[in-house]
Amino acid sequence: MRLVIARCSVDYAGRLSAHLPLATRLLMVKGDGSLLVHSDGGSYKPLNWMSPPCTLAESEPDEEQAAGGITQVWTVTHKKTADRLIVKIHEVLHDSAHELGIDPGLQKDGVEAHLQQLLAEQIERLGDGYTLIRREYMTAIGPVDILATDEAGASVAVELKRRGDIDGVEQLTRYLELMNRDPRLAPVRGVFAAQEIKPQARTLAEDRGIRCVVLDYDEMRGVDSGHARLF
Amino acid sequence: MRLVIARCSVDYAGRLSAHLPLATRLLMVKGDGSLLVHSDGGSYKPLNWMSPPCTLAESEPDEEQAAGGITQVWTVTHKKTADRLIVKIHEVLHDSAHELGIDPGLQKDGVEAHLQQLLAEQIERLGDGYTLIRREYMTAIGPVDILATDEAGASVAVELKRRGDIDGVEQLTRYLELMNRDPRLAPVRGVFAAQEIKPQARTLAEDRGIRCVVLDYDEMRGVDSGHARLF
DNA sequence: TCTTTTATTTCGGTT
DNA sequence: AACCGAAGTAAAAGA
Repeated sequence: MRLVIARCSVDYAGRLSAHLPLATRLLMVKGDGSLLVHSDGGSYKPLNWMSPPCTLAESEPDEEQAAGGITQVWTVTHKKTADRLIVKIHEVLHDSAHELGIDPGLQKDGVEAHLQQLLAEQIERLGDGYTLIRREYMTAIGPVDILATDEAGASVAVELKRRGDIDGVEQLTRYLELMNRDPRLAPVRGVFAAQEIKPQARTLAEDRGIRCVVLDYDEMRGVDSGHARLF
Repeated sequence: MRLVIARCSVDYAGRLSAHLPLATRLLMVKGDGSLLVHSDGGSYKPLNWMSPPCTLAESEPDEEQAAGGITQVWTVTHKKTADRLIVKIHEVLHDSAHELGIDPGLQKDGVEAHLQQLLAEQIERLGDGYTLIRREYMTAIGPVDILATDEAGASVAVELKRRGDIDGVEQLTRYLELMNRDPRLAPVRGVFAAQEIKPQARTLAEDRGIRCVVLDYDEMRGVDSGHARLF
């Protein structure tokens, strides 16, 4: 990511045409070549931008532009549409580049993690007499989301998903196979818990003796009183 | 505007619906205290953000957090909704501040401006014998979008909108009232022209003797051949 | 086929 | 009237 603070004017031609008069702004060039033009206020939305896939070309100003105080011209062209963003730079006040790497940023992880936290707090949703042993119980092939015991004290491994798909059942199956080889744990039964369970996944799970539990996320959130609510 | 590149994780307090795992990101602190968290890819939309009005507080990590590698904690609190964004910073790779000043803002030469231009060129869409007098005809309370004369030579004030709402009818009514006091112009009739006119607006307009005209933007564009098209 | 993302959207709610 | 952000949207893109 490259960050440039510059006095510039910007023109956009595409779905509509728009113009930004000369002012000092932040130009954010992302790794994929996309460009965001931000001011020091307003909303999270840039003043103007070009979405990927696009290419940025830097060029020298022509004589007329140079006479007008323009020191460089950026032309950002969209690869599929004819959209174009033209940045006329008068003065560069800051210019730095940074390696950020790819972002794991998934909102899904948030919901899944929250579901895990909620189910750990409300483990009785799996059945009366259930007790939480541990979240993220580590095995040789990865962490089991939740390990619990049922009313008889037998181990139960819980695989948690937002959307219960076949992949999740396979994953849980692998954990169960491994854990059932450990005499300190065996016998371990499986519970496949999700907000929504696909019919194919349910069929496969039940065929393997894995119980399916559909979780009501909103209801679980409503019950949750572990910490002060903001709303 | 302050720009920080940091390895950080981000959480909403209360609802974990948006958790961002540890990664290197751009933290953009705008002059109004609002915060934008950007990754090096994706859309123009930040991964997460807090809109103004809000305040940013920097604090030291507690012992547990420090043991986990957190060097500082930013808490961004919304002033009205109690929304909270918590940024746990592990490592700061860049930190710079810049004075940008206020931005003059985006000039959209979008649909409304284009509609005005097109209607000026195709003024006969209002009726046979219509003649354009002037675009942006200035009055004491602001410019009338289009001033024309009808087949009988009487003045017609046109208010142009993309979406014809009640506000637009009120605006035109004020113009008409003012212009009809001017003996050089009076009598002036009104035309409310828009791509789409809401029923309430139409009712109000017709009740006041203002004619409503729905414009077909695409059709008008098709006729237009004044300059090269992008699509 | 189905799921996720974007839109320089469109809309309503709020200064 | 302007601004902002969500979206019983919608359409395109991606997997």
